[in-house]
Amino acid sequence: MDKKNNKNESRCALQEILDVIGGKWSMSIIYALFTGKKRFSELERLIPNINTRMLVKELKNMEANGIVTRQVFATVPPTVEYTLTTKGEKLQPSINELHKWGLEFVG
Amino acid sequence: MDKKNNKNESRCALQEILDVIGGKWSMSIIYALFTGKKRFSELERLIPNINTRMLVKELKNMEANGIVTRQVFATVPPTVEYTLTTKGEKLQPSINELHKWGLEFVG
DNA sequence: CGGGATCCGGAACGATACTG
DNA sequence: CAGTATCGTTCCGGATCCCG
Repeated sequence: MDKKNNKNESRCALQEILDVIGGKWSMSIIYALFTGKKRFSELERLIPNINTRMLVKELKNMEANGIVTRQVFATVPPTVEYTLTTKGEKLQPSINELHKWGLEFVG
Repeated sequence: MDKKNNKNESRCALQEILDVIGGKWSMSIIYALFTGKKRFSELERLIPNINTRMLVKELKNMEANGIVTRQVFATVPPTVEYTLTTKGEKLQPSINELHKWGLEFVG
């Protein structure tokens, strides 16, 4: 049932790294969460051109990978907040390096 | 004709970063090339489970993105060597960081 | 507000067979 | 040796509508 964990045990960590940052919107979401917890609609606003389904999908994937925490508040209307876990926060050096590389070579 | 450069000008560097490292085999190839120039067949041996078509495709993509240099020697049988460009080499810090993250959190 | 359900086109990926 | 060509499949991502 857990589609994330039984991918292929012969694969090294590279494949899970890709599963975390390889999605089209993954890095944008992580990047947005570096500045602190965000509501679903905030993320939707912060990330141009993403659509609802994709945001949901990525967030679920990240939750399954232990990158984000989902916190639901039983308010009306409902409130949901997403926060990076420690594991997620520790992606910051990697993403900063990639970002620096991008600035230098892509513009 | 150059399908790589006219992707979408409104996109930021993230998308090209993904184009470079987001492929299933991209990081494996770059990683292999960190230790120096490699022939096509060497890469094929060094990277388990990759198939010819994928290796060709990724290498072409990387060449188009200025990550690797392709050098052909008119020998019989033919010899082709792939080397990281400066742009490609400068991915090392990023990939090392990702690798460290993987070791800590994935195993 | 925060999603779920469904449909769809195209890209990514894989396995072979063939070639200069 | 270093690819090309072809085919088949799976999966990703986008659009849209709906629901509590």
